[in-house]
Amino acid sequence: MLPGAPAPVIMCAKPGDDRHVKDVPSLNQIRQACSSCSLRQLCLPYGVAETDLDQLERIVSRRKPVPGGEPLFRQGEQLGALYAVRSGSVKTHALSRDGNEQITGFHFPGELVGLDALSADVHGCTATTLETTTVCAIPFDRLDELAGRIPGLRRQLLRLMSRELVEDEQMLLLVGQKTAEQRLAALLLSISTRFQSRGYSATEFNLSMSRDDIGNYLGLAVETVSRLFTRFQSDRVLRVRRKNVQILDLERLHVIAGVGPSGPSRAQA
Amino acid sequence: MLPGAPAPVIMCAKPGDDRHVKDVPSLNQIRQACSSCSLRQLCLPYGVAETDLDQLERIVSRRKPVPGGEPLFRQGEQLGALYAVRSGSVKTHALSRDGNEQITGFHFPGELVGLDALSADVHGCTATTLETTTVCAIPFDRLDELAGRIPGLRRQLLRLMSRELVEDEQMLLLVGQKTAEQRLAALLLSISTRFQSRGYSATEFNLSMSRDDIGNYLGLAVETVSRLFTRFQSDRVLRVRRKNVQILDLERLHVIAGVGPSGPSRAQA
DNA sequence: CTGCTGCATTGACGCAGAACAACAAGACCC
DNA sequence: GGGTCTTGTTGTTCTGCGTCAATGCAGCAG
Repeated sequence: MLPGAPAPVIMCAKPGDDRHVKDVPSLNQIRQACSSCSLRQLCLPYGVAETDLDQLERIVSRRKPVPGGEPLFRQGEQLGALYAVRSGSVKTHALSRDGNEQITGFHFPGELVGLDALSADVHGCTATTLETTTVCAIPFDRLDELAGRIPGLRRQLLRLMSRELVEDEQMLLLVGQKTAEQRLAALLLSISTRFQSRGYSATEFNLSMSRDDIGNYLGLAVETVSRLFTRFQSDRVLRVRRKNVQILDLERLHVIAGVGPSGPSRAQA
Repeated sequence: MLPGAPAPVIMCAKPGDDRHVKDVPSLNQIRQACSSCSLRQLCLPYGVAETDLDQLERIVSRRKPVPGGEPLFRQGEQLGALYAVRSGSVKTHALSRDGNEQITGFHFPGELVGLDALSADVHGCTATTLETTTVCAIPFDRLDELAGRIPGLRRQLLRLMSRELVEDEQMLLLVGQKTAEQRLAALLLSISTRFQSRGYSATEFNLSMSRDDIGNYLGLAVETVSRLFTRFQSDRVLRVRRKNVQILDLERLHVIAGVGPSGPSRAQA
């Protein structure tokens, strides 16, 4: 996932990364210090008063790194905890009754996974790591209780859920009425922006998901995705080598995503 | 979006357009008795203890009926209140920067509208009545404060948001990988189910939204929607006359929506 | 090295559904 | 009554993208 890292090495969790703790209380659950986490402005702690932060820290536990391809939780399981991605990346995907699978999102450090389980206390999707990933687990019942006492935390939880709503709605627009070209451009821009806000390069990164995943997420066939990468490359918008992507012309990518190649007034897919 | 956008400015309220917004408070804002509302199991009161209900009632106000085609709030406006539909129906729709409009949902009695504004304190979509509609307004800051004190209310608010997440994700599946036929069947079934749970007929109803709205929502051209209605009718699955729809073969509609006419293992759009 | 396996790319072809266009049916107004 | 506007239906044409199929290529085991 990191620029230039061909092997899915553990993504540097920058400061606050204390992988070498000796006094391990438990092997796979380590008390987390949100107050010193580099992701705190993106994650749950944002908006929580300094003085309340230790209460949150007390219920959050960091899990040991999970290898790629493993589930954090499965569709249908009882809701136990929400997960905050610390490093690496996660896809969430749901199987419908007729056997179709749909990827509902890709999740990067600082993002919360599992929010759709709050409606029925059962996970509505499976969360699978796309590479070696570390997460923080936040037991929901304790979070809920805490949200009653800490207004900032309650507000932030609602904000994160609402943000996911907005994102899903943008995806609906994308999948409902944009061309394949526009969809892929929009995805790349979304990833680029999210990486940038986490301190990584906006113009070069490794895609942790497969072409299959991308196609499924965007409602396209794998072959179409592949062809688009090729086209973008020959148009000098991207440089693509396997999972590694360099954005050569960010401006043009924006134009493609927003207006499309067929003129500004086309209003359909 | 960036360059050639013909100034798709966020619409602002026309002067004199807010007659039902201000006006005499006593006339258009009536204290609501959630405890006796027939929609309480669907709406915010669900899960709130009998004894706490009066606190909720104190902040909820019922507005006088809004004629069809009028906005409850507009994209870009500051978040003031959430709205619970009491009767009638509402569509929410968002204008993207490049001028595309996407309907993000249809909302029936008991459903909450405006939740996507919690992420940025600004409405991310416009809510427009599809017919004469009455709503309850719930000032968000007071609701938030109340949610801190009443665990059941907090839980229900989260549940409603999460439910909308799940719905959006199902829509993604629908729009991303189902045929036009499957999409329309799924929409009709969704409406049917929702009507039923509100005590109306599951097999005969009037669609309050136009064919245009349906097409936009499902990611289809109007013409396709129209043709599908015709086809369903000649297949004796529906009887359609303008807005009025009778479901003649609910079973078959389920089959169409779930598996599709082209065999059980097709996995495409 | 060789073969195997899983992903990615490329080509050829066909079809679902979009675009274009004309028309029908209400609804509303003068 | 007869215009005009809006909304829905139907016919025809055209195309973006899905499907099928073959090939390329990296990683891994033996």
